[in-house]
Amino acid sequence: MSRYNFQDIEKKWQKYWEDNKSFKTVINKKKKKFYCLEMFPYPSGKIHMGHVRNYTIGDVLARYKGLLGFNVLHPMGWDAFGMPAENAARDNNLDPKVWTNTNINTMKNQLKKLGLSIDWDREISTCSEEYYKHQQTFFLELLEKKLVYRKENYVNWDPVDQTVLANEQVIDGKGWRSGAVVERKKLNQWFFNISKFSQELLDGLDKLDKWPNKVKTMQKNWIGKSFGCEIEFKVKGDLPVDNIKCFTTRPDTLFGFSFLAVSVDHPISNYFKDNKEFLKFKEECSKTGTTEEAIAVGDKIGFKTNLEAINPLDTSQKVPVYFANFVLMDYGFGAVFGCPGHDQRDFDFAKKYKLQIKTVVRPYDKDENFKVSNEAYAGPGIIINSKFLNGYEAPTNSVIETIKVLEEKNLGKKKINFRLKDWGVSRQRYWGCPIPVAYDDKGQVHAIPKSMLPVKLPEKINLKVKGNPLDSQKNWKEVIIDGKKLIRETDTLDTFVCSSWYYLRFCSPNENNHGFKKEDIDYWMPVDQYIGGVEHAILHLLYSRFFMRAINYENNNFNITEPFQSLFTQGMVCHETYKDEKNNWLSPDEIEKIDNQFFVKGKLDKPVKVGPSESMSKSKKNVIDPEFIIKNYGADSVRLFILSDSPPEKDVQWSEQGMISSYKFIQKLWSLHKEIKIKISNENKEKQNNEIDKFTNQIISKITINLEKFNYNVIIANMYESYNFLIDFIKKNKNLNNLEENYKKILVCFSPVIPHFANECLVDLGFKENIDWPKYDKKLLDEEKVNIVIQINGKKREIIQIKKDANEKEILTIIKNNDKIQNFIKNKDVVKKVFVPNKILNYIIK
RNA sequence: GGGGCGAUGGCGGAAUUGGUAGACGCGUUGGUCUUAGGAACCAAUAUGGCAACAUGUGAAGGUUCGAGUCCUUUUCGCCCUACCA
Repeated sequence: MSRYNFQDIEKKWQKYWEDNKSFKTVINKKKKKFYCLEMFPYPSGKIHMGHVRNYTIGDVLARYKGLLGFNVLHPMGWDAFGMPAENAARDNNLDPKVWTNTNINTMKNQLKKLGLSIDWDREISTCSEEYYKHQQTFFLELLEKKLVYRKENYVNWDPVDQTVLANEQVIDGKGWRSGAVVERKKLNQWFFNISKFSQELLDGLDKLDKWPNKVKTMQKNWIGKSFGCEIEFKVKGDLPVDNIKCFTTRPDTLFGFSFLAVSVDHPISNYFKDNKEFLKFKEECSKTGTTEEAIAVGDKIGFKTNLEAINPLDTSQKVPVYFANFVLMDYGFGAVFGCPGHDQRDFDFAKKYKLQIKTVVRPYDKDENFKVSNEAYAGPGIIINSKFLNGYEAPTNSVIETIKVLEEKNLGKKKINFRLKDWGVSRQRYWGCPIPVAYDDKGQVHAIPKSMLPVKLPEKINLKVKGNPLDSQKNWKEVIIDGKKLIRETDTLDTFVCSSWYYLRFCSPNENNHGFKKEDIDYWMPVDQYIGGVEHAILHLLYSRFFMRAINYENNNFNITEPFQSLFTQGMVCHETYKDEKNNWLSPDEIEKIDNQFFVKGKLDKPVKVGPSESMSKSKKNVIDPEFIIKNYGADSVRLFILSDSPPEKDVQWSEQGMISSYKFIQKLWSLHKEIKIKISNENKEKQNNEIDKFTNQIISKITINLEKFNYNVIIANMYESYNFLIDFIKKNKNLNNLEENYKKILVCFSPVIPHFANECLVDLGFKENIDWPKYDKKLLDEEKVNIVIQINGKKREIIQIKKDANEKEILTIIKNNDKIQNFIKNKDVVKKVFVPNKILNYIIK
């Protein structure tokens, strides 16, 4: 029998889809739309297994929705600006544009080989002028709306990448890409006023009921709303400072006040610019770093000033003012009031500097003599030792009451504080979207007129200069606007700006005058299903949510605020890791397994250390190249395998064995197909066997439900079940007249996962009509006969088969003749019988 | 420190949401056929036991006729986040 030739067949179908533009979509108001979007890739060179998994999941959904009759928008594009291109170009004397476009071509071909149902006519690339000119327009619009502004600010400076990073891009004090320890630098930067929408972005989360809670929680924490009040502490001492403002969530512990601490970057530090001791202290603080360990073990250290702060609720109390390493300038006002009794950090600090520790809250189970001793008490309780606050429940009523009193006396006011900071978007790099502004000799900002957009990146430039290559482009920098000579902004936009609106562009990819057309957005948006990695839980997803609000702000472009209605975050693809004796990483094809032992390939004297399975990464060499796999096993086999072993939201372990078995399954399906075809073509069809009707109905129902629930691994099991049933069925039966229609329905169910194979088989059977997703009949799902479990005291003892909806009496008649059950109940008192129709009959005996 | 998720055979994982635990695949074992097989096919496969049967979803308790599923306590593992005032 001829083997299934996946090379030819997959090529044939891919060509067919391309030639016929099978996945081209246009607005059709008679049909319900479905916008299926996977996070677009960065064109790094080749696709990796993570892409294969991501896009297979999306493709299964897109194809399924298409078969259901939806008008499916399933586009693909390229997140094409960014540093890897610039670095690669610099190191190899290339043009970043050429490098990027070469990669795009390679990866596009690879994606096509996966058989994805993409509308390639909508392909976009963020580094193209057609894309970024609209982005520049948005920037200017936001500038007009005052949602973009420029300020001098401390920034996170990545010394390796020579650029500024957003707060979100600093992980453990290191650059998210380079891993270099981030430095602090003061620079003029452009900011998006994302914090203006803090509350809205928080509230919006509640409506996203089809987002994973995990992601919503992460965003919630990132936005970090806290309720409290700001208090102005009067200060006295040798400096011209009258007061210091603090934010606190626990004003109710004010009577436990024993010091005031400010950040080393607090404005009052200006008075210590020449103080050597202070500078030494500041240096010390920066050394402590922000790594996990440093924070956990990190000592609380302080630098005492000669200032004294006065307790607003008890003006007779004066406490020292310190600079302290644990106070951050960019949260609240960069100053905290210390209450050692009820805050662990303050407690540690007070111990170290021998400051007073007052107890002002007692736990419910302790009396008024309760004293904080070994650690701070931060739990709930009753206020004590606090004059008018005594007896209030803390931290609920007590906080409200304190704020009321402070407001009455004009000493403070209620405040809601957010942790979310404005989004710094300036990057000192070449390969990004130019910021469309220029400056006059006084440093005033001038928007580039819209008629002069896009501000194009200069070509053929020297990337080897230190710092931003655009800075050294004299000709490019100079621009004349309204007869005035101005100097262009040389910073480019963070690439996260590009990905904040690409989903809108997909709706109108060829619209020349605007980023998108209202008509298109009204039809296609929001994205019905967004699929991607959880690593974008905060950055990209929060920025996109902000961007929708920003372009709607003040001129309601459309009434959609949330871009992604439903979000699915898929797990990573993992593989075992290998190291040789010298601890060098080895790739899977450099090793060989003999009798359960691993060796360097061809070298039995060189054992290999097998490490844990980790997500595939080039640095650990535990990667499998999708191109190689597709070439050897075919796209359908890879799609099948990548879905089969784990639920899509969890990590999956790559296994050569599993890959091979998926390949074999396709081969087995092919020989099954050949056999079925022979049976079908046999002319002497007589009878009907409704066993297959029932099975088909059941499996359609299972696969449909599992598709809806993203249980894609179970769908693969359902496919195996179908195979097992059919192979068994055709062995037992000869010429049936209902085999063909049932088999075709099953093939349609297979088609989202293995589209080339399923289409080939359907056409092989002469299928010409439009393919629709098969319907199932709920009534047919119920068997005429059901299994009833007979339990004795809740334990399964026997299973009997009986017609559906049989009543208790009918079952008892059968049991009467069942020796096993009779043995159990004879000579026993049957205390009770629990009967659940079509399920169980439980005897409770004594 | 804070938050979240999870724990089911040798392994990956199913389980209609309180009603036959272990679907499906991998692996393993035995067999058939083959020059051979790392191919194909057939059979077995939670554990103990010849068997009837007993035990069994991290551990302990509880609710219930009945618990992988609900409640309480607890252990372990993973992920995120962090001097956030």
